[in-house]
Amino acid sequence: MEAIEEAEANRFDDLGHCRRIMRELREEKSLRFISPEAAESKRDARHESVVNRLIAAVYSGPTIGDVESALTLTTFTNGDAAGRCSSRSTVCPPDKGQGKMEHKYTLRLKICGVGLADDGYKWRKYGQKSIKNSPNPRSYYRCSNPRCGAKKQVERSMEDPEMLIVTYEGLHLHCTYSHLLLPPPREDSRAGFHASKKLKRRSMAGALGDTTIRSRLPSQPAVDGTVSPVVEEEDALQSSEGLLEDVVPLLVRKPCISTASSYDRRPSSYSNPSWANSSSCFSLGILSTTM
DNA sequence: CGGCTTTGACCCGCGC
DNA sequence: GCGCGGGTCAAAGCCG
Repeated sequence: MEAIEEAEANRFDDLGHCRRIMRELREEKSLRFISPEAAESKRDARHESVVNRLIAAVYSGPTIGDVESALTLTTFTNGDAAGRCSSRSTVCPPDKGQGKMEHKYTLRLKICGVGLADDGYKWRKYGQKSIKNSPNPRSYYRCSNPRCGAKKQVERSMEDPEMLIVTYEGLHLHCTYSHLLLPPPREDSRAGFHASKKLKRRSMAGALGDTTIRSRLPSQPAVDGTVSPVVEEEDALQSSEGLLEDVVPLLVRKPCISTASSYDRRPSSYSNPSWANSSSCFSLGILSTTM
């Protein structure tokens, strides 16, 4: 009961926080357009901070309008995978005039250490395809929920093998599987079970990074020997998110792990090394857009 | 036995 | 019409 009230309180806090940041961002004219290259090169603290705040704001906000407006403010590039995604979306409008809105967006994720991020959902791989002019295959995932049409594609960037290009398509019609499947934070044994299972499967994952397989590893030092606090963020999100947050995966919702986060009070049962030092690993957020 | 990944085959849209 | 390439299907196999 208290957890629910706390989650609701966080939600309203997030809304206000989101709106404040969006106001600030409207004044941040230099961020009206961020190309992938530019974003990657923008290592200076100011832009990184603002971008991270934007993304954090997007996924804390409780309204789809907030999300969409944030996306509108952020994007829109012609970079490699993002460009492909965008151009395809332009050429092939979703649902052929049914008026149904499709959400499709591309993320570029820097692989950190041993793994990648989980986005809070459970994905099932249904295909892998080698792409022309690309040494890396593209993997196709579908949400494990049979009533959910969300899909994602994962491929490595040609320019930077450590960069993953993840294209999400469609909306989740349910809460994250983190809500449904993961054990309560204190039940470390089950978390360990999942982790060992994932680790086992990870060995089969092949060269392509698999965000599901490589996620939710047990507490494990990152490359720099630190343990990422990311899971605390995820736990926190599990308690506060709903359908609106499903628009965008968790990894984008909270890409920037701040030790000053309001979620810090949440207990942590496991650690996700993939987001260690995430502000540097998550080199660029949203590249594509809603349609 | 159920759920998952793998992988070759198939389908379909697009450009020539 | 044809070929190419991307996306999806589905059978087979693996694993707990």
